[in-house]
Amino acid sequence: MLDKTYRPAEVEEKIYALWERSGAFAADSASGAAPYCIMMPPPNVTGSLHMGHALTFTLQDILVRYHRLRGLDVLWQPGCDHAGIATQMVVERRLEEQDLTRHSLGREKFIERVWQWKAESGDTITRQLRRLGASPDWSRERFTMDEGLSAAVRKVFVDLFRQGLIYKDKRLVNWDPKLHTAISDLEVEQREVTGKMWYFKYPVEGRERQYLTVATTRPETMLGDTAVAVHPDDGRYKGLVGETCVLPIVDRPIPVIADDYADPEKGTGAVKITPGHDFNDFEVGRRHGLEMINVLDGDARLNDNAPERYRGLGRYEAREKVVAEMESLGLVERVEENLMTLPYGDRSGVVIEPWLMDQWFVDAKTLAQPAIEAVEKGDIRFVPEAWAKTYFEWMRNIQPWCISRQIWWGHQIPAWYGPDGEVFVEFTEADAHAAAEKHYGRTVELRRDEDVLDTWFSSALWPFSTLGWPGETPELARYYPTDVLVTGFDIIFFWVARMIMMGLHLLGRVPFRTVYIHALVRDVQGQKMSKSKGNIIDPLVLIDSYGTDALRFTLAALAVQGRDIRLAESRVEGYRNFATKLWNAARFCQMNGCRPEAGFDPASCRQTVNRWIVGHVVKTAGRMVRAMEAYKFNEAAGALYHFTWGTFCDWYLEFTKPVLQGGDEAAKAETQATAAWVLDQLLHMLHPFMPYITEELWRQTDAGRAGMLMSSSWSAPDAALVDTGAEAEMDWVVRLISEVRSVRSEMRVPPGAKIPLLLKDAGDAARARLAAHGDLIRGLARLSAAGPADGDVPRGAVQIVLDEATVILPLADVIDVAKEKTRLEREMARLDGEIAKFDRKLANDGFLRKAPAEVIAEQRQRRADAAQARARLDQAHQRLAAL
RNA sequence: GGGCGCGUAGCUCAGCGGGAGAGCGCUCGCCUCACACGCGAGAAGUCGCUGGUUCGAACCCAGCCGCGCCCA
Repeated sequence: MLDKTYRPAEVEEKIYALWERSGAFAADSASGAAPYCIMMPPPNVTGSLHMGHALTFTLQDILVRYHRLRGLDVLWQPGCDHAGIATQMVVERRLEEQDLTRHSLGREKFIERVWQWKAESGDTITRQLRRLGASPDWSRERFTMDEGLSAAVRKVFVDLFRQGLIYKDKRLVNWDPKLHTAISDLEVEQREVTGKMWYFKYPVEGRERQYLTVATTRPETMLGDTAVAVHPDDGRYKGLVGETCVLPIVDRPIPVIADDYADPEKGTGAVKITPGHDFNDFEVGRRHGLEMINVLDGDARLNDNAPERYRGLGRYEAREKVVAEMESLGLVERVEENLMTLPYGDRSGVVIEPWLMDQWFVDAKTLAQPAIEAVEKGDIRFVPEAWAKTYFEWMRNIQPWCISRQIWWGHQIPAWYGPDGEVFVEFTEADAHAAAEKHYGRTVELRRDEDVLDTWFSSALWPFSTLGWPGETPELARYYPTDVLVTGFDIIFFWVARMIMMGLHLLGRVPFRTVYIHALVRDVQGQKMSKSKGNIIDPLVLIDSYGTDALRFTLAALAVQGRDIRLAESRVEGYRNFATKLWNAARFCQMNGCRPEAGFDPASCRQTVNRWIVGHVVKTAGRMVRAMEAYKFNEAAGALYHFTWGTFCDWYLEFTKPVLQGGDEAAKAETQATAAWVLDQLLHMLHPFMPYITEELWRQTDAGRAGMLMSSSWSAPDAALVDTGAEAEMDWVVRLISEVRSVRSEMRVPPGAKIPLLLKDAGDAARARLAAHGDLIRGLARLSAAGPADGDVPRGAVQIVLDEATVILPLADVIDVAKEKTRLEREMARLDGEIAKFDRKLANDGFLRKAPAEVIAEQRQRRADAAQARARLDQAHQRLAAL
C-alpha cells in the first residue's frame, strides 16, 4: 500500500541509481531506431548548479525522456567545459591562501594544480545534475581538455591558419589589467556610469593665445595623443586643418586633421585622437597614418612613453595628476558631469583598456557568411523565431574574433617561433621542428607561443568533437547533425553562432536543425538573480523542500516562449501539491483493485464513464504531443495538470466510486482496468516532467511489470477512441452536479443534508442520463433522491435551468422566496443582455454577408440556447410568484 | 542613438480576429470512507492610453505613455 504522501527524499536517490545502473541513459548506436541527439551545453567544471542550469537541463531532459518513450535512440551528450579564465581565477585564489602565485609556481606546476582541483571538485556539477534527474549518456561524458577534444582544437587551429582564416595581427584588443589577458568583445560588459567630461585647451602652434578645445572623459590618455580631429565641413575649424597643436605636458607637436569621425554636434566639435587607447581613434589613426603611442603597461600603469614624472602611476592617479597639471597651466576650460558607458571585464569587474598588441584572430566575417545563409534558408530554425533576428543582427556586423588569451589554463596555441620570429603553426612540436628545419635549412631553437585559446573556441567544436571528429566515427555519422540545441539567449553569440560557423566550415553541415532558446529565470520582482543582489534561489534548496519533480514541473509550466520566468516559491509548492495529488490518485486506484491489465483495449469499454475518460486521455495526449513538437513546454505541462487534477481526480475517480463499491462485477472489472489504464497513460505522459514520482508509482502500482517506466514505450492513443456521445452525456452529469452544489452552497444547505431533486420538462436523453447515472449524481450532489418531476412543482423550491429541463430542489425550510425571485430576475436580466447582443449581431447585414457560415450558425445556436434558458427561468419565476 | 520584447483579476502569467482564462492569494462552508500538500462554493478585470483596419479587435496596424533586455 502506498503511503499517504509522496516523500521525494526517500525515493529520488534510489530511483536514480536504478536508472543509471540499468544503462537506460545510454544511446544505442547499434539499434534500428531513428536517432535523436541533443548536445548538452557543457557547464563549467568550476560551476555549481544554479537556477539557469536547472531550467535548461530540465527542458533538455524532458525532451530526451519524451523521445526515448517515443522509441527513438536518444543520445544526450554530457560534458564539462574547462572555462579557462574562470577556472584559473578559482585556482589562483586558492593559491593566494597559501601565499603562492601561479608565477612563483611556474606554468607546469600550476597546470598540475588546476588538474588536481578539477579532480577534487570537478564532479560537483555532474552530481548536482543527477539530483535534477538528468538522464544524459554519462558513459560518453567529455571534457573540453580531453586529449581527443584537444586534438580537434589543434587540428582546427592549424587548418584555419593554413586557410588564412586564423591570423596574427597587431590590433587594439580589450585588455583586462587585472587578469592580464586580452578578452573578446563579448566578454566585455558595457556599464553606464556617471563620470566627468574635461574640456582641455590645446595651444595652436605659432598662433599666439589661440587654442583648440577638446573634450575627454579620460585625461590620462592625452599623454598618448597624436592628433586633434575636426569635421571637414565644420566652418569653425576650417583654417586650422593642417596646423599643429602643441600637446600640453608632453610638448609634442600633433597635427590638426579633418575626419568625419569628429562630430560637430558633440562637445566642441574638436576631438583628441589617441590611436593607442581608443577603438574609434585607432581607426582614425589608421586612415591618417598617425603614430600610435602606447602609454600604458599591462597593469594599466603609465609606461616609459609617458613623461618621467608619470611613469609607474596607475591610470587613475595619472588622471588626477594630468588634471592638476592642466589646471596649473590654465588649460582647463571647464568640467562637466557626464553620463557614459564604460567597458568592464565580465569576469574581473575592472575597467577594460583598449590596448595595442599582437593577438590571434579568427576571420569571423568569412565564416559567418554560410552561417547566416543556413538560417536564412531554414536549414536551422530558431524557436521562438524572433531570435533569428538577433542572430542576423550580430552575424552581419561581426568583428574579428580575438582568440588568444594570456593565461595558462586552456589549449596552448600550436604555434612555434624561430629565432627571427618566423611562425610555424603545426599539429605537434615535432612537426614544427621539421617545418623550421626546412625553412632555415638547419635545426634551430623554437619557442612555443605562450598563449592559450579562448574557451569558446573549443566549445564551438563541441557538437562534433564529442562524437570523435576529426575521426570518421559511427557516432558522428549517426548523430550529426544533432536535432536540437537548447540554451539561453545570452550565449547565442558566444556559442550558438560559433558552433554554426565551425560546423558548416569543417563538416559542411549544420550542427543542429533547431535552436530552442529559453528564458532567463528571474526572481518574483523580475530581477536577474545575482550573488551581489542576494536574490539567488538555489535549486537544490527547492529540491530539498519540495522534491525534484515539483521543481521540474514548475520550470516547465512557466517556460513560456519569449518570456522570462519569474520564479515564486509558491508555484513550486503548488506543483509539489500536484505530485501529492497524483500520488493519492494512484493510491486510490491501488486501494480499489485497479491493476493494469495486459492486453487491455480501451476501445472495448462499455461503461459510459469509462468511454468518456478514455476520450479525455486521447485529447490530453494529443494536446501534449502537439505542445511538445512545438517546444511549448508550458502547454504540455498545463494539459497534463488540468487533465490529472480537473478531470481524472475531480470527476472520473469520483464517478468510479459507486461502481467500484457496487455489485455489478462486470462494470467493476472494466472500471478497474480502465482506471489502471488511464493512470498508466498519465504516468507515461508525466514521466518526462516528473520522472521520479512516476517511476516510483510505476514500480509500486504493479509489482509484475517487466522493466522501468523510463525504458518503456508510449505512443498517443488512437483519436478514434473519442466518443462524443459519452462526452455529451458525462458533460451533462457534470453540469447538473455543479449546478446543484452551487445552489446548495449559496442557500447554505448544510453539507451533510441530503435533499431530493426533481427534473421537470426533461427530454428523453436527459431522463435517460438521470436514470443511468442516478447513483453517482446522488452521491456527488448529496441528494436523497433524483427523479423526473411528473406532478406539480412543490412549494418553495429552488429552480435551475439545465438546457431544456428545469432542475427542482424543494427547499421549503431554507428558501427565502423574495431572495430567490431576485436571483432568478438577475439571471434573466443577464440573459436578456446576451440575447440582445446576439440579436444586434444577427441583424447586422455586414456580419451576415461576410462572416463565415459556421460562425453565424454558432451565434444563432447560442442565441437559441440563451432564449431557451430565459424562457425556463421565466416559467420558474412565475411558479414562484404563484406561491 | 539603433534593435528586440513586454504592459490582461491583488500577485505571477496563459490566450493573440468571433463566448475574458489559469495558478497562487482572498472570502465562505466542510476532518465527505485517495488526498487538509485536501474537498465544495464564491468574489474579483473600461485586457496601458488614443486613433485606425474589419461585419466583428484583448488579439491586426499606427502613434503615445510606462517597464525591461541587447547593441553602439
